Amino acid sequence: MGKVRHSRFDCSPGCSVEAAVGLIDGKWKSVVLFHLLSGTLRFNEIRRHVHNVTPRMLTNQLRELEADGLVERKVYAQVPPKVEYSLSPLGRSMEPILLALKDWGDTNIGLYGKPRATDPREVSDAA
Amino acid sequence: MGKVRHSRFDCSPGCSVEAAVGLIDGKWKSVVLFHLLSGTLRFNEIRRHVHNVTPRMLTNQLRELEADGLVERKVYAQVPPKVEYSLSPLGRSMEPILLALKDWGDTNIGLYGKPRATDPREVSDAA
DNA sequence: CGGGATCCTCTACGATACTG
DNA sequence: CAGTATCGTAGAGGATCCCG
Repeated sequence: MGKVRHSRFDCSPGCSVEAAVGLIDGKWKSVVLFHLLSGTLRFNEIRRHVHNVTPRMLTNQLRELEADGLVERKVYAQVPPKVEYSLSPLGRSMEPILLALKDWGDTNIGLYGKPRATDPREVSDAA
Repeated sequence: MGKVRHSRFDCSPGCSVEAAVGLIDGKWKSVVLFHLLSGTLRFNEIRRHVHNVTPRMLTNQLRELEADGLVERKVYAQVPPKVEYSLSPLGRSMEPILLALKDWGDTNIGLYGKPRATDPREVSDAA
């Protein structure tokens, strides 16, 4: 999301919605969070799960998730390095959202393709 | 979200999640959808609800929502113009997601502030 | 293994002005 | 009222190389 850090909290009820979305609107964030629902993962494990994400971006997204308090990062002082990522309680609290998203996606996309097939140029002159 | 149009559907289970997020990741989309949950709204009504959105952006977001099949646009051939926006059945099917988002936001942000100071430029004009 | 540093591109977002 | 047209910007996202 370029500018999509939904960070304005001066709006009406939609505010909460925007704020919540703002935490998962990174290109890979939702997927990362979703995979972390299953348990702790190491950096390269996430990489393999997500597919096509570059190290830089994954680090970036993980750092933001960490800064948002959704993900916890545990570094083992070893060599070779070992870093584990897991959901914080706050991150775990997003499970309903993640599941709702997956549920919707499974129903509306997995079955018959993505919705973005409609024609924008549609004028209803009824009534 | 610069590049956050999550449009790749070639990933594993996270795929559905990403796809669903991709439909609401526009800066104003989630808020617009949320407000449309309450019923049909006219262009400037949405503008007033959302606050701070420019006509251009609102049009843009509405057009994408329409193209994604989430929102329906009804134009009345009158003068002055009258255009009504409402949720399509598909859009309505996102209600659980929207509510989950709002619920999370209300709980985790409304109470004790946002989890992270995302935006440097705070509320300057609304004060 | 798990990143950091650099450089670059692209486009979502925004300000402003105008119109049928 | 409900947009459209232009122009400009930031910064999210990406490619590549390197490091402890």
